[in-house]
Amino acid sequence: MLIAEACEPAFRAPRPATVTPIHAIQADVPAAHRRSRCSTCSMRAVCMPPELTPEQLARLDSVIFSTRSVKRGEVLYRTGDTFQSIYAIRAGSFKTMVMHRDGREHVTGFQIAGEALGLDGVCAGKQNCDAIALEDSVVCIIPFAQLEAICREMKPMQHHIYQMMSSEIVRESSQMMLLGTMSAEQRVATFLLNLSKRFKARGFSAAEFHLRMTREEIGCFLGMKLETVSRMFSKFQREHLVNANGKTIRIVDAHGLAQV
Amino acid sequence: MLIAEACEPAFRAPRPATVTPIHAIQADVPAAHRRSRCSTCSMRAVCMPPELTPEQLARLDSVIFSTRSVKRGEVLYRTGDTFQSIYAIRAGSFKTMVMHRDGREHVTGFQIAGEALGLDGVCAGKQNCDAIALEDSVVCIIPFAQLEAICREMKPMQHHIYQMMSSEIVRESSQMMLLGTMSAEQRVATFLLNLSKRFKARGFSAAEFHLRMTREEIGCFLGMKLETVSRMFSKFQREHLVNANGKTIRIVDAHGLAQV
DNA sequence: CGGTTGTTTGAATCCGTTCAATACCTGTGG
DNA sequence: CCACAGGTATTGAACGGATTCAAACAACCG
Repeated sequence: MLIAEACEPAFRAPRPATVTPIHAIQADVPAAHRRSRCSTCSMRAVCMPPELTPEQLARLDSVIFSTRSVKRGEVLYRTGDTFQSIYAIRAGSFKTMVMHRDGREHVTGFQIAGEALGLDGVCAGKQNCDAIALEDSVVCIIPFAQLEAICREMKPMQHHIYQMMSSEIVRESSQMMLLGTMSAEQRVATFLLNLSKRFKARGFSAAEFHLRMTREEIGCFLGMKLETVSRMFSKFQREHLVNANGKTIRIVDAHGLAQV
Repeated sequence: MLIAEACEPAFRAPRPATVTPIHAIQADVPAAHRRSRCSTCSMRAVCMPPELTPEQLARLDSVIFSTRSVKRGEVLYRTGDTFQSIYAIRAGSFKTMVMHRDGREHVTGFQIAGEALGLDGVCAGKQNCDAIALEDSVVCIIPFAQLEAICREMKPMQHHIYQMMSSEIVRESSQMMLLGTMSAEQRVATFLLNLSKRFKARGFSAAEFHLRMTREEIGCFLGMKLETVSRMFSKFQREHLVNANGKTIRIVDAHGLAQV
């Protein structure tokens, strides 16, 4: 379950027919390492190259066979943990954060169902950030060494992984541009529109959604204080661009928001 | 000629004995597509996995055989160009920049000899930024489709490319942290120390070096105005941390600089 | 239901920007 | 070789957007 998110053209799969609600996934099986199958996963179209044969899918199933549940607030992995696997979010959402030696924290991204986690661990052989669940979530565990072996056999899969990593580079470039050049107002607008687009791509409403993160986490992602985030929400409300009460967001005027 | 830069542990090769000055490289051969060899490249230790056999190196030479000269200020590739190759900088240096639709520009990175360019193009099949030479430079041209084929054959090479891409993700994470949480003073200090480290790793002085970019480009990379960059240089000068006159930088007190 | 955590809003402050003036290089042509 | 031009760098003063501090309020959870 892998996805090339930031990078639209790579995201060539049609949206999934239905997204299985988290509680419907093997709810009565114990927490970790439950059986799963790519070949029957409802999210496959979101995160696998479309041109795989049934045999290739079976080969994938032989490697990606376990999942893990992570409760809200729990850590999936921590900076410094030995890198062995990457993760695909099957349900729920996460934040990734890095910490400077002086204790300063920064949120490097929010990931939702269908997106990947842990790609930054390949480089040093250990995780480079903390991944924390924003709500009760389920991830597929993909042992990286075995994924590499598969990529040597299957050209489409190989290319897909390169695309995923490249997409992450592109996503971060955009975020750097946001942090480096935009006003607080523009950052918050961009953030909301980006979330909206990602929800839409997964078959959810682009106009109304629920934020799983706090104002503080948003601020930490956008390089501003939580009070400023709050003020911007209020401002957008006054200008009839967004309807924000608490964590429920309704985008009233997406076009206007884009032109902020 | 490929390197995993941001990510120290992957950077396991010893530093190259000597770095060939740019003018010594085939200076009398016409500008583009000159013969080159990884197997004899003085920078190989910096950018290739160390465990390659002579046969594997020969295989590489069959794919990475052309170089290109880019004069100062010239464009190596532009946003939207069809992606076919990645590039390894053999001599010189570059900046990469992205542009927002409203015309706002942001420098996403500076790359020096031994570092890679173009990894962000894999995702969409076209370049995602402009790469512009900061001085007269030479790059190795690495056709990506053929590199992928090699990676399916050679496990160390495959892993090395994954590491390179992962390193770029990690580098950008650090830059996001810088842009999101640091004061102007800290950003400039971090920038100088990072450059210093990279020069050192290539066998140049860590204490004294020449900036190839303007204050404006530095500012655009660090998310501040050129005047602020200049003020910070002056400040460090007053505090006897750095000696900056024009583009020549001498780091006087690296430890002090790190604690800013 | 009470306590905790998260959110909103206001007022004062501060860091970095903006605007402006001056000085400094670097390369080019007379 | 020198003078000159254009880009580059430095520095000051005023301004403004975001932060800080503070207080009140809302939402959530055990």
